[in-house]
Amino acid sequence: MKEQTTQLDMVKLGIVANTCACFNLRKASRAVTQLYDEILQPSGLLTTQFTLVVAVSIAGSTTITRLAEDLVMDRTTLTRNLKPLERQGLIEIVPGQDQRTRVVALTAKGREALTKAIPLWEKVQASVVEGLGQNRWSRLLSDLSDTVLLAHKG
Amino acid sequence: MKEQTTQLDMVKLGIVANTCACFNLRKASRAVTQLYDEILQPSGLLTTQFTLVVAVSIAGSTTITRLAEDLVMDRTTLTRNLKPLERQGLIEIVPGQDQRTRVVALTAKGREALTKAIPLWEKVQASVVEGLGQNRWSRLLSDLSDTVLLAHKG
DNA sequence: GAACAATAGGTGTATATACACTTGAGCTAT
DNA sequence: ATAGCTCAAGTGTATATACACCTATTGTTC
Repeated sequence: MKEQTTQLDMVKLGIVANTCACFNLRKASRAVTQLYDEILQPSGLLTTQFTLVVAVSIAGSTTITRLAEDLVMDRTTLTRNLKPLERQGLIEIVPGQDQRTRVVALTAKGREALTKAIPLWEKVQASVVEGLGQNRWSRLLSDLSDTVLLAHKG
Repeated sequence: MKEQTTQLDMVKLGIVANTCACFNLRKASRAVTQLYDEILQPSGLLTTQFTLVVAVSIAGSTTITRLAEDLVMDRTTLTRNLKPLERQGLIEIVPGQDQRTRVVALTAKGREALTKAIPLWEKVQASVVEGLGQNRWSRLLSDLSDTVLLAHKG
């Protein structure tokens, strides 16, 4: 009986490692990001940058704060993440009518990069969907979406 | 017909944003990490650090490279992530028998921090499991696990 | 046993992420 | 009109992540 507490801890630790939502999501993110980055490499865009350009493209002209909310990303993180894209000339950031805001928009060069990257994205995305199977993949997407809602509200 | 390509692109962009495995996994990771960090805060550990301490604890004494493989994490990332834990005295890193290796192990202080953090983890983890429902949560875990295998091999 | 390959690890650099704090512009109530 | 509040954004700092490159130790081959 004297080893009871230690044993209990070890059981719990195994449960943590095997079931922790944060750990397992981050692990999957790492693995998938590496795969996507590898395939997107010829486009010159990292996957995070690719998805940012896509988000800017869809939003049209939008402010930092609104874009950050769309992306479930801290506003200051977005500010930092936009910097490399601005430096490469893929997006431009100009003051908005409300002088407090700054408006982000895609440039012609950004549109070009996107055109080059999309077929690569389709390839790697298809490989993941095929690997899991369409049904399971759709289910995973929907589960992830609900997880975001759950975590983001409380 | 002259707007055809532009329209096609916009459709595709919506598909990318709504279905990209990398984007949606990272988004969920951000949301969940923020939630877990918030609840774990009284422990003094970030969730990433908590899971690292758990991994070291389970592995017993292990090398950097082996631990990195377990975590599906770049070896150099792990080296960097261990630094704050070593500085706080939660782990210790000593040379192994093979002089090329360095062996990572939990300290008494690390065990203490873990003991304080585990009940907090159980609370936030339970809220996620309850929110999604046990069945859906188990399914999501298994889908994530297969996604890691899929992405990590090719 | 010496030359070479393989292995374990660290550093330099760059990006991703977020919290605390600050600045400056717009809004509101009196 | 102005004092005070709110809102948008940036900076300082710290951690998380990974690639390219380097160093040192171990193993292998002749």
